[in-house]
Amino acid sequence: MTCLLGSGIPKRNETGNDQMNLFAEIRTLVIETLNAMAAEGILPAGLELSQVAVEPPRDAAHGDMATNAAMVLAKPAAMQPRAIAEALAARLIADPRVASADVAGPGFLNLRLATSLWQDLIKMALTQGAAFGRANVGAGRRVNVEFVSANPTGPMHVGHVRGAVVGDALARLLAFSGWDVTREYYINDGGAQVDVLARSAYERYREANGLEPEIREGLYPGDYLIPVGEALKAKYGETLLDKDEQFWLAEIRDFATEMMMQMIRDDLAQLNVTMDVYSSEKALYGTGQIEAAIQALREMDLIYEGTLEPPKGKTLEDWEPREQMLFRSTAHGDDVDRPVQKSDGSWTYFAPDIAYHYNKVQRGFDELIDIFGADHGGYVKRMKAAVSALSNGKVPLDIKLVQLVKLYKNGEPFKMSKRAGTFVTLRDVVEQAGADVTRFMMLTRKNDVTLDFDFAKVLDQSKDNPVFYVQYANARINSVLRKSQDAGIDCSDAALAAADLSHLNHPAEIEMAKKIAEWPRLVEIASKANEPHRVAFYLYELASEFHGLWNKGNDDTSLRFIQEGNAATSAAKVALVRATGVAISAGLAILGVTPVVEMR
RNA sequence: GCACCCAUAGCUCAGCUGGAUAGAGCGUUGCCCUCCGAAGGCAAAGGUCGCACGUUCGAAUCGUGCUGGGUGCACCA
Repeated sequence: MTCLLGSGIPKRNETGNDQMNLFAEIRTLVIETLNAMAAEGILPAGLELSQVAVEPPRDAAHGDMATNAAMVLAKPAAMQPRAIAEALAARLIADPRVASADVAGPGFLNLRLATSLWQDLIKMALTQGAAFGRANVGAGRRVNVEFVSANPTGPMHVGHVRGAVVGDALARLLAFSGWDVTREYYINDGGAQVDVLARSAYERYREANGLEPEIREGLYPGDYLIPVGEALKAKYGETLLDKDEQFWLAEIRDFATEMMMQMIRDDLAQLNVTMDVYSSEKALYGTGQIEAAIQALREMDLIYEGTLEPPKGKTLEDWEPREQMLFRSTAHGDDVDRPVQKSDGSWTYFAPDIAYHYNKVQRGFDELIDIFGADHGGYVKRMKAAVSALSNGKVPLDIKLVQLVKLYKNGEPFKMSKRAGTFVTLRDVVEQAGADVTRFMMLTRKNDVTLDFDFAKVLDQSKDNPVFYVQYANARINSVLRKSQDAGIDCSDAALAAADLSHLNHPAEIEMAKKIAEWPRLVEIASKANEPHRVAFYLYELASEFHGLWNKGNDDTSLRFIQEGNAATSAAKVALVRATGVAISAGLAILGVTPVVEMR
């Protein structure tokens, strides 16, 4: 724990209450019914029911939900699937929640639910508000999400943005799903690159003192180090000017690293990303932590002195066999064993990484997640091997690889200047597109697929732009709420939840309610897969459903939300609108995007 | 040579961890809207899910082997 620079902010979730997930509820009904049938001897006892699923059918014409129970159980029960399905259907129909149960195809059981169920769901959304959809898959267990972890040698650039957003949104998703989440940043301040930073900063320090800086090849030429030089001058005056490197390297390294980290923290704040813990690589050295981690592996007979084979097919001209300390990662699924110590006896970069993950295991996390750039895909197996070994296979490590972002402007590639020191920074992106737009766009693709980001298109106010489309839906919702308020309808959630929702009976309205009903299920699925992008896609679908309902009001005035002279009907319809808004707000909160109340 | 990621409509991408006739947006085509709840709407066409086997009631999804693209492959972090 000594490597922690910051302190963790405890994030407890007030979980425990069962959320209304209609799919889970109906599945429970199906399971209970199957058990009852077994008790009566209709089905054999002791059937494995874990494969029984209740899911939305692909085609809405098939009903609201479908279960595969009959097909899954046919073989173990040694019965015809249709016979099971029919017997199950006859019993399910007795439940007031089930309006119809039809056997279809090879043995699917299609269920249509009572309209009142969807109406109740609207009520539930209004009652739960921001907590609507909150799940308990984490059950209070602790998960550590490590992301960004950019080298502290400069400002964050566009390549870091996606990882930052994915990591933060994933953290929010998991917290919403009942996990106790720690967001963590690993500062790579232990390697040669921070020495380069120090030398670069030293030149800027000389510059601040009126001397000509010598930005030699290999140093960081960026302007962002000029303020560091000035700060060094303010602190040290001219006292370091004529000194050899050995007198100032360590001091300036620490000083510059701290300033860089301050800059990175500011950059992250621009994106609405806040870390709970910053861990330092350097703090692992000289504290025995690396040695302890290696020792732990050694005691499992996973450390040995050996010589690696040269990689085949790859021509390495300067290859020479070297004996060094190796980690037997192949014992835990890796392809080759990995060096932890160089031939001169110093640690490789991998050694502190092992120690750092050992540290996370020791801090008692139930699960670890790392967000890496796709170019680090080669480290996945060895990292998993280390965690597997050091936790006795008890702590799973999930590593998400985040692919590149390609920048465009009006369809033209937005060239990054290769000239050292000038690149598109995170700040550039946020200043042009805004944090909300940037965050949403970064989640419109699965993490392992490259993403196109067009500075012009992301600000476009049209249906083509998913950010706008979702925000526009939310703005329309708020517009309806304002107008109904003006029309004398009480729009508080409590009042709307108390409305007589039996007025909601048009198929288009029920469809809207069904889409809202998917939200709790989606949260569950997305959090189990550690995939926050699913939330963005759901929001698009939800917005699409809402816009469709709105548009139907153009032709069919009975579908307009505010019905003049009919307060009861209006209240029911506005309740549906507000419930949609509840789901949109909950989803946007997970993405870390501020809902827009009004378009202009 | 090896490992990992990707491959789905003309284009950009989803696809519920194995479900029924594989979806959306753009683009294309055809209608509608200019009495504002139209910063548009409705509808249609468009697919050997890279290929081939396999697993089983059932595969875009899981396994194996290929093909094509990307990334990475000892003492660099």
